[in-house]
Amino acid sequence: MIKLNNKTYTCPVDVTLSFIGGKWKILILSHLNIFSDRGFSEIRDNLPGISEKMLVQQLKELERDQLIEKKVLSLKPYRVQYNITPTGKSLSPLFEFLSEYGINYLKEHGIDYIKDQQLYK
Amino acid sequence: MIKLNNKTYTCPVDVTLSFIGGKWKILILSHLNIFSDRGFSEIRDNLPGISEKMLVQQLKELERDQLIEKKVLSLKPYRVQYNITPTGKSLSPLFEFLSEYGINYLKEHGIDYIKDQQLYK
DNA sequence: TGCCGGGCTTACTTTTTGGTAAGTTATTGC
DNA sequence: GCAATAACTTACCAAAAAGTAAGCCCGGCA
Repeated sequence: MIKLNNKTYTCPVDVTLSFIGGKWKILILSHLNIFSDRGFSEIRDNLPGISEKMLVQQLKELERDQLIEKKVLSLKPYRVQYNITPTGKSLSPLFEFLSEYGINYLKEHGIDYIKDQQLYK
Repeated sequence: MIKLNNKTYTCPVDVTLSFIGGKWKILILSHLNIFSDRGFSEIRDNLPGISEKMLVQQLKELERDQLIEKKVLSLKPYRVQYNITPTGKSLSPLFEFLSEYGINYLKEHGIDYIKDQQLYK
């Protein structure tokens, strides 16, 4: 058992998963890995099925863990921009592996996945 | 949204994660990736913190998804052997990436992770 | 003036996941 | 004969993750 910031992890894999676990984080990162300077709704509209609550939550955690960064463009009409950080980008082999494995699996099960605006490699 | 076996997935990544998501599957696969012909208790004793209920559950799902296979050695005293399948082995780049990323992160935070019987690369 | 879009917040509920602990069958070992 | 071990099963419970739905502030636009 590994202890870090008063949390316990069974192993290093567990540590990594604490950043990118959950249903949406990898999807958000994949998106920001391809597109830069994204607004909240742009991200939302590219993740079919996500709720705004979830998106906000995940974005906050990703920002806290420094995988993405948020720039506030203006306050009066509140406008923001999200971008992936170098740390976030360092995970891209992972996204690619997961995606290709999934595409391959789908192919073997008769589903030909066509990219949704190149969202997922 | 992708539909397969009356489940829905937001994307191929989601599909892949459905096999290896959860707290223990990657750890079990990592273990079986290194050790072969493992009995139930051997696996259990190498996963600090796992409950038997969880282990049984995860092993069943991994078997169902054909990432591992179970051989029944004898029935009267019930004895089994678990092994990783080629499909399971094909995920090993993933395990290695996740583990190395975690080890690296820990190092940057002053924790020098020492391998537990080479369990995790 | 009233509605729409952007970027959220809040409260509440449901679903999923994980944990505890006891019980089961059967064999081996002292 | 008794305890220990292997490989589970079962029931019950708590916590975490995710979903639903409504509301809020602000500015632009017709």
